[in-house]
Amino acid sequence: MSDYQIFKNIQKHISLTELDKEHLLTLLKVKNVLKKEFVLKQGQTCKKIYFVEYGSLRAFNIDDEGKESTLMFAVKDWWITDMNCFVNKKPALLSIEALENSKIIELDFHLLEEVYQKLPKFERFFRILFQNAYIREQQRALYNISYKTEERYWQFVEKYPEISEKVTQKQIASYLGVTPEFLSALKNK
Amino acid sequence: MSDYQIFKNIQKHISLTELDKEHLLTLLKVKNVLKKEFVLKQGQTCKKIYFVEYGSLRAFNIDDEGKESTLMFAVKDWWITDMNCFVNKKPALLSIEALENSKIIELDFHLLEEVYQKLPKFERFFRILFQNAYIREQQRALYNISYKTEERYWQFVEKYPEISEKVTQKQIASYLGVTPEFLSALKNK
DNA sequence: CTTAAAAATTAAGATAGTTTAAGACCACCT
DNA sequence: AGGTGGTCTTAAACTATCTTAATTTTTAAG
Repeated sequence: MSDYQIFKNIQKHISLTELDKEHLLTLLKVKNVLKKEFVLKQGQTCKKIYFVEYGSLRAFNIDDEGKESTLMFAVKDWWITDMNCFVNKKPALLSIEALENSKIIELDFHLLEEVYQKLPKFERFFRILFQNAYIREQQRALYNISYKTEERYWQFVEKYPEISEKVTQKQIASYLGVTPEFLSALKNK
Repeated sequence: MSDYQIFKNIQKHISLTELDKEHLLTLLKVKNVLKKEFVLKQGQTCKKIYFVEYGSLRAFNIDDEGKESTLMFAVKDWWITDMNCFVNKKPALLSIEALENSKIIELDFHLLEEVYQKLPKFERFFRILFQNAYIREQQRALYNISYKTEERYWQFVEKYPEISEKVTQKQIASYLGVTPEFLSALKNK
């Protein structure tokens, strides 16, 4: 029951008593989603942040011309949401779909605010979580502007080997911001 | 004395007593830097996070071939550092230089950890700060992979008009990840 | 097992972006 | 006041990436 992955994840940065865990369990919603099922759809308001117990999700945007851009993948032990939507109540730019049958845990925005009040150490936990997320995105921004696609592809494969194996090449292309045709040509030269 | 911009910045998200401010003042280091002066140099260890009281800074990387990439600009009321270096003690990928004579405030990593202990509401402040930084970078990542350079240029000008006026076109080009020649051609068509 | 749909590959012609080089302009130094 | 160096512009030749479209391969559903 309380050997959820999410507790291990939280305890990487703060410690939890059995009481904390019990309290949390009343606030979290565990959900099974099927492959191709949508957890969030572009345009909606996103009231929840998601944690992947097992399986994998993908967050992506589709623009007016139908072009798909993958913003991030989330595998086991990762958090994911459309942050601007979650925090600032903007319509979601992102859709989030399951890449395989997955077990996820939802945490509602208002319940999270409650958690911050009742268990202030969660401010610390999410401070560290967002700090790390910021570091990753800062690095990604630097790589995006300073390296060429070919280098970025190999860096991605090296950095996220499990993801590279799990997702299609088309999805990796849309994460890199190039066409699948171009990525295919890159690889096979 | 205590009408520093940094206090206004902090009070956007948490409230500060006079005592808090006094305590903080003992930990912060106010510094004047001259135009072109370096606040941080690539390769060093970066032990501090910086806040801009007035003036402007630029964080950039120079790769092996000498190509310069601007990761971010910081104007009045902004925080800036090489986060991966600051948090994880990695050698700085970034240099940070003053674009004009500026007044900045330094906060040392270890003192910040102390602040978290003594004034836990600062966990909240930095949680919100990093949360917002993450949102910005997430958006930037999406724009980088989904829009073309021309659109990104005009979005940048629209989103950061003060910065666009203050910095050179060459620096904007290096923020967008294109050559100054190409940006010049884009604008004048 | 079969078949339809999606993914991956290949290739040709178009567009986006780089490189190099030269000249104009402007700020700054002494 | 003149010289120096950085920025901006323009252009030509080159490389990276896109678009389209046809072909093959893989995947998933009945």
